[in-house]
Amino acid sequence: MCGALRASDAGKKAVLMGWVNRCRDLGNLIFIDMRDRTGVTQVVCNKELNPAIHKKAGLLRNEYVVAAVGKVKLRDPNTINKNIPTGEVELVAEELRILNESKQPPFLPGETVLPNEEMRLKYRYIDLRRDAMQFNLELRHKVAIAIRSYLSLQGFFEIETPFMTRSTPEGARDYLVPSRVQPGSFYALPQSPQLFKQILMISGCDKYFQIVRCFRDEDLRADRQPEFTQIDLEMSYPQPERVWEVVEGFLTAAFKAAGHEIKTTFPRMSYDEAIRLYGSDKPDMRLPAMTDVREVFMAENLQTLAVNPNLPVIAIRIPKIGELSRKERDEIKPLLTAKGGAKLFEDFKRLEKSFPEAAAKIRQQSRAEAEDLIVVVAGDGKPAEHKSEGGVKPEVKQHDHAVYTAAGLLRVALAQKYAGRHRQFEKTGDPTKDFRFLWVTDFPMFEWDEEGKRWAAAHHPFTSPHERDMEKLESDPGAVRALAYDVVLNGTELGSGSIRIHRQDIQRKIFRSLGMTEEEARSRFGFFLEALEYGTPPHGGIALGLDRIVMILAGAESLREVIPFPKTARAVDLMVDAPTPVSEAQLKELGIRIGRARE
RNA sequence: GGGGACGUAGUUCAGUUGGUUAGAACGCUGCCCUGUCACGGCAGAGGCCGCGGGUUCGAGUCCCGUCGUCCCCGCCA
Repeated sequence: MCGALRASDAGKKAVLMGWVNRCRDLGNLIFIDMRDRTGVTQVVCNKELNPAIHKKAGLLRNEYVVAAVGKVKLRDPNTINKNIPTGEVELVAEELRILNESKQPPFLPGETVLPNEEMRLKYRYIDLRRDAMQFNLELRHKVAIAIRSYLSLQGFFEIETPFMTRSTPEGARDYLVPSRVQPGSFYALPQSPQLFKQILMISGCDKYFQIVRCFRDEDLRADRQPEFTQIDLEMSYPQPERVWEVVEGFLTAAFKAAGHEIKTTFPRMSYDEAIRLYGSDKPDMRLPAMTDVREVFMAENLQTLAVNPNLPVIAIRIPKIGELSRKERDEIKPLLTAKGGAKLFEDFKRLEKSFPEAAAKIRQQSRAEAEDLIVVVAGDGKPAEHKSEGGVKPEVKQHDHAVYTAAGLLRVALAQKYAGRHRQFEKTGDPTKDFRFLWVTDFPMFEWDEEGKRWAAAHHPFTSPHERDMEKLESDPGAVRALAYDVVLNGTELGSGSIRIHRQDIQRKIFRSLGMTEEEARSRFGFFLEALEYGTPPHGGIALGLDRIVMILAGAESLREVIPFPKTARAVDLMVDAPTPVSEAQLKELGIRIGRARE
């Protein structure tokens, strides 16, 4: 292979096949850099030694596919290239064959500047020749293998579940597949194998896992693709801790495969704590927590500042940013996503002038050092609107929540904006600092859906509530905690799981809490409710995003860097040009008529 | 659904206040060159300035629309 030859191979005969990465034609001497996925080797063609070969080498162009046969030669000490692993040797060509020519490619894999993404996606086969992409593909392979073998050794079976399944209107939008045999009926591609894996538990499969594609028809982001890969697993009779242990085990194996020794067990934090301390259910632990500094102000002070005294006052601290200029302080303001009347005091200096004592206490309580940036977020002084929902909705808590999460978003936005200064996001080489894992536990069972004016499942409707909260299901749904947990890494949600409901009566109760009538529940999930009646063992599991894990390991900013054939933000594949309209005949066969195009 | 950035040679970009023939680097073509490795030197080709409309004596530049890519909010049980 092109990356394999070393000084120890000197004198041997070798055959190289690969692409022409670059040619250097010095006249009577031509150097060819040959490339394959393993690396680059220099091939020499000397006119004096072999005029025929030299002549052929002159015909080579970038990205031609060639075979070169010759002797491996140690380079003269002064011509060694320290930049490449094969730099001590070169291949003296005795035979050269052009296996295939290439049109001039729109861009060259060996080039240092990248073309824009549209170009890279359209000519993905050329983009994937780049060593960075080859590295990511290999990384992904290694990580997947490590996880498979770890879980297999732990007694998990990888079991496949259908891609063509049943549409369930809960959750994300489904991708639909029309049925030809049953015109007017549709399969749905799975958003996750959730019900199948639970039924596998009912089937006695005990420990199941699958590295499996999932599909969600929702708007995309840098870290969201319409089809993505989950490491999905489920087991019978576990406590949450048992699931966490398995996840920590395979993540350790995966990170080891990528060259990082991480430490378990991961720290744990309840959802409430995460919101209060980080304003997020996926805290980035590389940055310090926020502090509620409400008490440092006198009631009059809060009034002067037009701040609601009943809401938290949050100090955000970002370390080592240094002094901000006037202009920079102005730039901060738009970063605050106004939520529930959250209000921002970006100018901590001014606060120090008007309320020196309070400011000093804030510094002390948030353990700020001289170079740290402090920003204070508070609730607006205007009396909170009370949109009463029959006394069920916990109004006050909702408003607290809004201030916390607004502060949390600002915290992350500030940290990103000034990442170049505080350098907390840069890799140190120490895995305990570079990879801050966290379990977030005890999620709320329900979320209030403002649009639909109803309670919705925060995780999914098969999640088991805490035993102690069972009686609040009807009286106070907002206070019910679920046996649900997320694994978070550096502020990214890697995976989400729960202990499931295994009793049919409780499952019915949950559907009822979600405002589903008996008939609705039966028509959507009847098969599952029935299965629950035939001796269902307690069970639970989790699913992690493989793409996101590999993305973080690759240090990439987008999932597209670790997916060979990804889609654009509008869910288009630019290489194959999908989706496309289909022929009238195809539609007719499926019994589908396309309505007027959307306005 | 909403907000923002970008779109000029094969590629990455520059293009002043609206003013003559739209530039650079890499790549490409040809010639020269025996130790280069992002080789070097000389010469050359290459443009629907995303698309459509408008303002103007005159538009790459200003305005409106549209298409595409990217980022964010909503959304993603």
